[in-house]
Amino acid sequence: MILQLENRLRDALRRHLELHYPDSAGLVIVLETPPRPELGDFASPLCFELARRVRRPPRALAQAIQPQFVLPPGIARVEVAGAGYLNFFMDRAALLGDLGFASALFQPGGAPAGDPIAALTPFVFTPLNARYKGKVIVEHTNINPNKAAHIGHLRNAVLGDTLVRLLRRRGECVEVQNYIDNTGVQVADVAAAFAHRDELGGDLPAPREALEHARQVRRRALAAGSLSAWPQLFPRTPDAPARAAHSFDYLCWDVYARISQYYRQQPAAQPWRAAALHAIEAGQPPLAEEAQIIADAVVAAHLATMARINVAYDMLPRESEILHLDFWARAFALLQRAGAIRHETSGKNAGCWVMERPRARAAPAPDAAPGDEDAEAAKVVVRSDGTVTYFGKDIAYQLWKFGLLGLELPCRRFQPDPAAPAVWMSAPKGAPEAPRFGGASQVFNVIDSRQSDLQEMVIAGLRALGHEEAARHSSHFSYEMVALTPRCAEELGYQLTEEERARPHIEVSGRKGQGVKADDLIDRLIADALAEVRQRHARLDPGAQFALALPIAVGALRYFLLKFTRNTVIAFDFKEALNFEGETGPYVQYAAVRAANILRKAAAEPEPAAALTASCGDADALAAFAADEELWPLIRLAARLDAQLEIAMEAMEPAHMAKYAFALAQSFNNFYHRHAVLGESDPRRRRLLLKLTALVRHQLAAALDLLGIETPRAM
RNA sequence: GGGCGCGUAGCUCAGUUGGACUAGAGCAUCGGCCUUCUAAGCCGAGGGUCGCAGGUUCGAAUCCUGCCGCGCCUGCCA
Repeated sequence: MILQLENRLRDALRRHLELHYPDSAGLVIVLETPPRPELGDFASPLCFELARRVRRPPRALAQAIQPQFVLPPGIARVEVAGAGYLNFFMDRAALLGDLGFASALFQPGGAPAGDPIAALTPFVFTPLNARYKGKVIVEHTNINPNKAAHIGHLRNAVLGDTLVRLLRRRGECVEVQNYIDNTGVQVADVAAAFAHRDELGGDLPAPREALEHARQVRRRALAAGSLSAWPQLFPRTPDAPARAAHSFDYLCWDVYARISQYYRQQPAAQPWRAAALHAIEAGQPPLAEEAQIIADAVVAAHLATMARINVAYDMLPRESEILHLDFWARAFALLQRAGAIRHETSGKNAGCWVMERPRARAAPAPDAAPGDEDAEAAKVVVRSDGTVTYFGKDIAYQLWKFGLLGLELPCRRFQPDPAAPAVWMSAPKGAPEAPRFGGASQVFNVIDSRQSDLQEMVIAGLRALGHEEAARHSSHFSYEMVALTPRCAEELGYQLTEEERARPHIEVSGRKGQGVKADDLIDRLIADALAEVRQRHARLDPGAQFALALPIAVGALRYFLLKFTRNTVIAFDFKEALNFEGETGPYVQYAAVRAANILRKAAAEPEPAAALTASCGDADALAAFAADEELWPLIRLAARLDAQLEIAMEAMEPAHMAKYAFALAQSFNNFYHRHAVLGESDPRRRRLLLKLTALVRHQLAAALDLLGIETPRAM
């Protein structure tokens, strides 16, 4: 709503400048929100920039423009302020009219017996235009399928999922992919650990049985369609919401830490890894089969974890298919033919295929050892033993995402949890009904900033192959890692040195089994939320209490991960992550619930029908309402959702949307304490206050939905 | 050594892409507000040389240069 108005205003300003100031060509017209409401609804500092070009004082320019400017529809007046600002005031009554303030609170037929919120007259907003021509692929999560997900993976998944939601809201056609590295070292290590379980020591919990359990899990997952007969894989009950702590991914967490430690202590065992990798690549039984069992079972666990926090995927491309269906072979041929890679015959990388870095780096350090120059200058694509690196596979994958490989990725259903929707997973032989994946015109890779070097190289690879267009439409959606505060690390039992204790954060190590497991954190959040719900809703049955606690826990978690801007390292701390007060998800949810409560109460009044399904206001009532300076900032902020979405997309920063949701909740809470909506004696004003409450509830719920957060029915 | 990022209130962070008096939130601290549409809330107070030094500009937390401190990357791991 506001976005269209802003665009009209920008166009009008641009036309004015073109007409009167030829020197203004190319000037970007910035619109901002003035610091105080009495200064108007939009401010443009364009006269400051214009002043430089035409060499006249900014204020004089503003005063010259002000009387001549032809106001676009929706803008009531323009004023000159400060040293040369142009401040614009909306036609408030017109905005209220466009927002539907004159229409009835409830649709004809009135509030039903069920949820009255569903019977509210909907607000109609202009749909936003997609920016990209074709399909947009977002790749996120991408967890090694060899152990349970941890807090860092949650940041990735929540950021990626929120990006998807923002894109979809703007009308983009989005395909969500979660890449599964099922043939890498990490899976090989766990497979090797199971194979050598006797040497590893006896206190690992029943690996033999666990592997058998995993085998069952996998069989079920792959046999989608006949699932209902099976017990649920990861049972959840109101009082024990936790996924069983002995689930397979948790076991693998310990197994992986164990074998990593064993490798450090017994270097003689290192060949296990190479043997496992080789067996997986060659498809040799039994290790190759066991590795796939492990990987698929852990993927099933990851999907279950992510489903808990409202994260879902369209498809899971597996590395095994990238390799076995000749994706890599095709990419390698293309790279060779284009001369993008070369075979090293000497130096550090002798025997490898390498790719040159896009820009020649500065001369190596004077103290650098001979050969370091090569390391700086080139990246290995194929090792001297002929195996392809992660980097090489990534190039192949990226080419396929853009449809530049000329190969299709066959898929079949994968559905470990009958309650969750099926997801497509790549397979050697696909199902005929599988949709065609890949072939996007825009790609976002959600990967933490530690991999920016690699991502730059992948994009350079596209360029080297002549795919300039694809390179320009490849985005590394980068973010900083999640680390632990030293205090939190010690709380989890890590021994820290004095030096480490003074650090801002401690990086976690999966190999050492460090880190906060995602499900543990979610369980703690649910337990805390449940305690709060019990205090307030003691008479509800446990199932209903859980139904309230779950979205609150998820809201707290997702908001916590989204409120930091992407390039801020999150130093994780339980105290902050488990907080439900202040700038948190539950704060925003609480405001939305309060608004809904007012509306429910209004619907339940003895004689609502006539009043609540009647028109909310004539022109006079609307004008009087619009002139209320105390209400206007809330109305304006609530109407701004689409403009805020655009700001968030412009900066590719989901945190901006989170901040907006919080600001709106804050503004509404303030309103809530100042105005007793249901106690308003003037019936016309009361109806409009109810309408405003409905608008705010709608926008809060919409903003939360963009963040992947549900609005609970009560709090 | 090089690349990327960060340094803003006691703590954790925003700061609309160079602008408006008085640099904003949350947490923590202190003081008020529940017979009222739920206090997971509201109102108020204290607390800042925006790392340091120069520069550009009518105007700088924001841009440039140089320092200082911190993190990540710089693997024939992924």
